[in-house]
Amino acid sequence: MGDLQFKRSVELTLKVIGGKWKPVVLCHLTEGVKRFGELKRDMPDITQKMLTQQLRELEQDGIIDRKIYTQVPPKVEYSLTEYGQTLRGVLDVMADWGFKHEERIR
Amino acid sequence: MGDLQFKRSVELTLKVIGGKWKPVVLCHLTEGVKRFGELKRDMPDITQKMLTQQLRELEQDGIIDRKIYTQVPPKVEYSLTEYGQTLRGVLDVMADWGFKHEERIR
DNA sequence: TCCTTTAGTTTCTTTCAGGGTACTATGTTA
DNA sequence: TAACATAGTACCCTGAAAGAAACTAAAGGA
Repeated sequence: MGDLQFKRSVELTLKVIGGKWKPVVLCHLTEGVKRFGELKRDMPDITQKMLTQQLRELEQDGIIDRKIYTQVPPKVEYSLTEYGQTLRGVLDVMADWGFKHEERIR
Repeated sequence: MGDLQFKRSVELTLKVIGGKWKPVVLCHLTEGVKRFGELKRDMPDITQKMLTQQLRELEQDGIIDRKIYTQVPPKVEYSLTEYGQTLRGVLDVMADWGFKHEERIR
């Protein structure tokens, strides 16, 4: 892989899973199917707006699935798509490095 | 690894290699030792201020080494530390995923 | 009749990462 | 004696991201 392509690929990955909330959301969704409110409760510091926004972006990138139950009050379930599962490896490697880094700087 | 720890580790990694310029800088430094001006030329769109800033942060994180030659005009060489080399795997996995993702969305 | 619940949307405000430009030091060269 | 080259620093500015808080829909229950 060329150097330029390498750079672009890393940047693209960062666009999909980078930022303040995406990795956290992804992390919680690796546990399984979650409702909106559940995710919100898992992440007390995220605002509803931010959570919705991150979920929409992940959905558009094909990473997560959004299943709406037409009932009142509303019920919406989020889960990783099969494609989203392929991110697991990336997240694992990042977590590994981060964990060792944390030990190093401690 | 606990879920909370996993999340924290991923976030820490992102703090070290995330942002607009860090991955690009890192990518260029995997090619070997580079002078400041060389890096600047490799990245025409980065400002001197930003480049300096990113390099300082990477240095503080122990990822890169800064070698100053006391001569005029100044000469400063940047390179990956041994520790910085351990990021290679992380970047590789990210590049792999990003590459496949790019193919997917094309 | 009004409250509750859930998953949002809307609007306004704040924060901050990043950017532009000018300035600096200093030995060498023309 | 003036310009050049290199690797910065200082200062101010901007736009985009993030956050807070209020608002919404609509069925069911008290």
